[in-house]
This record gives sequence, C-alpha cells and structure tokens, in this order.
Amino acid sequence: MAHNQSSPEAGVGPDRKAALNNTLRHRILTMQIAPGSVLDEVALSEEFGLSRPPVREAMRQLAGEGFIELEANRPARVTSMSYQSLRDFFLIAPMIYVAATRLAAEHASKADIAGLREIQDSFRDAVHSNDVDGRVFYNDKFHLRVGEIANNAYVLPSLRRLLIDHARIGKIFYRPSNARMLEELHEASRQHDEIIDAIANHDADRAEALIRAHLDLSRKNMAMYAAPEGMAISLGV
Amino acid sequence: MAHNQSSPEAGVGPDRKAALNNTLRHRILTMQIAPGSVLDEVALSEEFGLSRPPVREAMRQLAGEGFIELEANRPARVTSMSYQSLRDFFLIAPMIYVAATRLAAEHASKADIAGLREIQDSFRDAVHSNDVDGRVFYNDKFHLRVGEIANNAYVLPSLRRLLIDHARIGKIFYRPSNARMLEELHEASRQHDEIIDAIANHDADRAEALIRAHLDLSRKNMAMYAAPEGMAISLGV
DNA sequence: TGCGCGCAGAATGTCTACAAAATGTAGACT
DNA sequence: AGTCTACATTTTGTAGACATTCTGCGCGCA
Repeated sequence: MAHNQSSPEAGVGPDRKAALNNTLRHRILTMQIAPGSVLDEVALSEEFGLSRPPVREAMRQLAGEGFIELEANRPARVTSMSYQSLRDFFLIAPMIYVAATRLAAEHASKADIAGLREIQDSFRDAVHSNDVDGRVFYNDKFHLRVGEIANNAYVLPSLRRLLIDHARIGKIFYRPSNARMLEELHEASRQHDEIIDAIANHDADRAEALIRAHLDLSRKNMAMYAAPEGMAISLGV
Repeated sequence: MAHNQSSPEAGVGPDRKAALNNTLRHRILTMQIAPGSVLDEVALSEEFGLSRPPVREAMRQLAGEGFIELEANRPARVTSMSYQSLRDFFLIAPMIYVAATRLAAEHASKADIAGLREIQDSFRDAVHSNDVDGRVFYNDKFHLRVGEIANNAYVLPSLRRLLIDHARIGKIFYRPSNARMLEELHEASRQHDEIIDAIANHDADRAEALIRAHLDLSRKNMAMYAAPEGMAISLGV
C-alpha cells in the first residue's frame, strides 16, 4: 500500500488544491467515482476545505485533461464510457502508445530510466500484493511517465486521454477470481520491465513491438471477458 | 471579412465568457498575442466586462487546450514555440492528421460534408482576398471540423494541440511578398476541396494521401523559408 | 387521469473584498 | 561600488455573498 491518494480527511494540509486535483484524478481512474457521475461543487469544497472558486478552477483543469465533462449551468460529470469508447480506444491506442514509446526510447536519459524503474517497482508490488487500485494507479503513472520522457508536446494530450480510459477499462474487466487473469497481470508487469530495458537501450523497434504486445494483452483480456465463448467481436484495428 | 472574432468592444453582449474564450483563442492563433507573452487577469476582466474568477476559469480551460501555460503564483503565458516545437510538430502531425482524416472519411454524413464545404468557402474567400487572419482562422476551423467528424475522443486532444501550432507556424512563415507562396496558398485551398471530396466519397486512402500532401506543402514552405540563406530561425522566445 | 403550467428549492455562475505570494526598489552595510 | 536586506507595490489566490438558471414537485385544467 505505497500510495495514499484517497485519504479520507483531505480537508487539511498545506496544498489542499493539489490534493483536490490528485484525489479526484485517482478516484476517477479507479472508478471510485463511476463514469457519468455528477460532481457537486459544494460537497467537494467542504471535503477539501476550500471555497467554490478554486474548486471550479480545478474542474476546468480536469475537464481539459478529459477526466470530466462540463456543460453550462449543469453539474460536472465524470467522462462517460460506452461500447463505442472501447472500439475507439483500441483503434487509436496502438498509434499513440507506439509513438510515445518510440520517442521515449530515443530521448531517455539515465535519470529517466531510474524514474521509470521506481514506478515499475511500485507497480510490481501492487500486482503481487493484489492491490487493485495501486496497480491501476501505478500502471497509469508508468505509461504517463513514458509519455513525458518522449518529450513531445503533441503526443501527450491524446496519451493522457487514452490513459484515463485505459485505467478504467482495466478496472471494468478485472475479475480477481480468474486465475488466468492474475497470470496475465504478472505478464503485463514483466512486459513493463522489458519495455524499460528496450527504452534504456534506445531500441525503438523492440520497444514498439513490446508496447504492441502489451496492448494486445489488454485487448485479449477484454475480449475474453466480453466474448467468453469465442464469439466474434470486432475490436477495431 | 466574414469573421469578427476580435471586436474591439468585447465588454458587452449576452455571453461575455464565450467571447473571452473565442477572442483569446483567435488572438493566440493569429499571434496577435505572441508566444511567451503574459496575460494579465485584471486587464482581461476589464476588457470583457467580467470579474477575475470567470477569467481565471477561462484560463484553466485554455491551458487544458494548450493555448496557454499556467504556473502557481505566476502570470499565465501564451504557450511558447521553439525550434524543437517545429521538429516535434512535423514528426507527429502526419500521424494524427491522417488518423483524423481517415476516420472522418469513414464516418462523415451528408450534413458533415455540408458543414465542411461551408467552412472551406470562407477559407477560400480569405485566401483570395488576402485576409491573412481569416485564412489562419478558417484553416484551423476546417481541420478541427474534420477531427470532430472523425468522432473519436482520443485523436481530438492531440489534433487540437497540433492545430494551435499549425496556425502559428503558418503565420510565422507567411511572407505576403512572395508570389510562390501565394500560389501555394491557392494550392492548399484546392487540396482542401479535394479532401472534402475524398471524405464525401468515403475514400479513406485518397483522403490520407491528400492530407499527407497537404502537410508536405506546409513543411516544404517552411523549409524553403528557413533554408535558403541557411540562417537559423528565431521564433520569438 | 393525463398533461401542462408555475412556483419553490437547489445548484451553478458571478461579483466584491480580503489574504498571501512575488516582484521591484530603495536603503544600509560590507 | 557592490550586494544584501527590508519594505512597498503589484499580482495571484481565496473567501463569502449575491444573481441567475435549472430541476422537481404540486396544482390546476382539459
């Protein structure tokens, strides 16, 4: 349990605004707040010990990052998901993930690799200790960090948007009772390690192959859940 | 002059907040506000007849879209550009533009095509009447609309970010005295028409080829401007 | 009984005023 | 003369109160 993003008493501390942002992100990623839910401004301002203006600013920011959707004179809602979202996700994700990973392999410094390994250590721990939220959280952090290492302002926006739904898809289709799924989580963790190695070696081609396999694993998992009997399901591509 | 986005007296009207957003976007796209410039909250609130809180909300929103950059306790600054930006842009732009255009070709309805043609009419007018800002504005609108028709929430964020710098690059390297450049603007306009036709015919392959040629034209223009004397370009901070 | 109108409650949007942080400047000390 | 420090100014951040808009319920009417 390395992270405590969702502390119950968040109304204290030096930087309550950052706490609000991080906590909301975490709750949305882990689906503690379900897609489509409404966010009440006063409730949040009371929870985090802020007045409404800074809360509203945070909302605008989160909306820009794709976590929530705003409409005039209407409450903020967590970005919704649909069957269409799944299709769109697996259609675009390979392109963006590959671009980010290849660029990361080209640009990564020693410090970047060290940072990546640190995140991956936390991710591995979460997988081994069956900490579902921690796994979702550090998986997000891992891929986001790869995107930051890529150091290209034009890939990051879509990558950020994809990662939100990547996390939520991972949570939706996660079934703890399934032994095969557990094995595949460990497989995903191993893939992370290999991706780091490929990036460290500046081997963009290998990094690309690995990230593609990584996404295919997610997609297969999801398809397996949605269509256990081997039904044809068109997942784009 | 079909658009009046930058009306001098913006402090009136029913929706001053939308006016603030649109005007700022327009000014940044056309570089009426240079990259790296600071935006003063009180000045904007006075200009648009608003108080600071809604202005600050708009700032957060624009920051999320990539127009400006925010730092704690520091004034908002228009997103800066550098030589690195140019490289990054032409590295990623083809990928995103192609994805958006192909998806648009697959999804476009009759109404979508009509909307595109309408925008393109305004763009063509701007090109023929040498309305530089109008050209930049409607070019942005055109490609943004294509992205909206693509109807994929994961391509749009990066496309939006790219379009900001696409507009600004177009302005930076625009030289009205150059006859060859004028001809290439008309060529770009013709390409728009062809892209619409390809999308209308659901011909994704042709749409892809056209959008690639469209970007190559921009890139060639820029290289032509940058390379002749072999001088390094200073892009204002 | 079903539909539409209108009012009451609640939530969002905005404003003014105050607090805190950062910057620029002037003065004093080394 | 240079630099550090303390203060004053400016600007950003926040709070609480007010205005406006939406929602839901109940009443009245066909």
